[in-house]
Amino acid sequence: MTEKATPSPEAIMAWARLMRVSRQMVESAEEALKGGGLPPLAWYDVLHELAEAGEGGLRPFQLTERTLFAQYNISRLLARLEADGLVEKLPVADDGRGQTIRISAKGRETRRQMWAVYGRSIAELVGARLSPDELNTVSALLGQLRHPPLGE
Amino acid sequence: MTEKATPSPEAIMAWARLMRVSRQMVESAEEALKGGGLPPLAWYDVLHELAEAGEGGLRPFQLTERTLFAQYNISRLLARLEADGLVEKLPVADDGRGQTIRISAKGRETRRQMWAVYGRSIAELVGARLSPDELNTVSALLGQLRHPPLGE
DNA sequence: CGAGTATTGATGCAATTGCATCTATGTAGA
DNA sequence: TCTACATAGATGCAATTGCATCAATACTCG
Repeated sequence: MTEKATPSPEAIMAWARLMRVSRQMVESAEEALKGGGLPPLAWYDVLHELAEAGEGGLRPFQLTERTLFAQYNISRLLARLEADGLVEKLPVADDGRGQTIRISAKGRETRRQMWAVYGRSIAELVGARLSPDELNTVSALLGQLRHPPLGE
Repeated sequence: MTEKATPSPEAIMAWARLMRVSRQMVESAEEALKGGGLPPLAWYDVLHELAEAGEGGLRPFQLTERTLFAQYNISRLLARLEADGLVEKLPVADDGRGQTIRISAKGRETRRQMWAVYGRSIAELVGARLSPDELNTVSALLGQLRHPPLGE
């Protein structure tokens, strides 16, 4: 048993920074988008995945896996995206239960507009504050923290 | 103008990791607390600040500053904490508008129980995955990302 | 003092989230 | 085939959040 019930001061500090900084950054980015009259970050995440998926689209459950959103959140988010004409829901040939979600032209355009603002936020909040080397270090270390649930 | 509208690949990667990892960790910790029949993380944050403040307590607006919660969220969170008997609201002598929030004995006890679970999560999610040196590096680098809004 | 403004905290209402559950279709095995 | 179970996605309802605004008290300056 290497498990420790009480975290080290170093762990607590790193955790605290992670919590605080991530919340601040999300807030800043969200604020920037809102300021530009654009949809919230969550929409970007989904549009991004769908844009990468291309014409084939993605099934909702695939979006659930890739984005960390709960199933019911994806379900409702897609409903909103569809209502806004940013995505299309297509029936799926070999599975009567499912559907395939494909991003529309308007969806791509919205994503592009969002990226103009979101990307700038990333550049300012992160890119301008750490050197490329430091950024790589952060990425590598944070990478070691992935995949918490279910065994190593 | 050193401002860049488009973030570097390194910045994008670091951002993506930060977003993903922080969400996962919050989710894990939240799940652990729920599993233990304990209140959500937000309660801990407030109880923690109040416990550190001691008998003097804190004004709600001070909690707003320290926790990154919006003013109306603090207002409602405190109402719930009070309803659960975890904090007390005291009138403030020299400012008729305000109140002082003080943690109760029950509040301290709840905080302690939460820490048993929360601390274990931190130890497992962060402490067990990076060395003390690495943790310090993460803290230092994340520290450079603080305080995004309003001027350097 | 008195008017105008700022600050503290609360709240009505709409939107979103979480939870539990439901419907419908698919799959496996007797 | 028929039954039991698994998976995909939607949804009713309660709790929480965000937004805008409000009431009450404090402060500032003429």
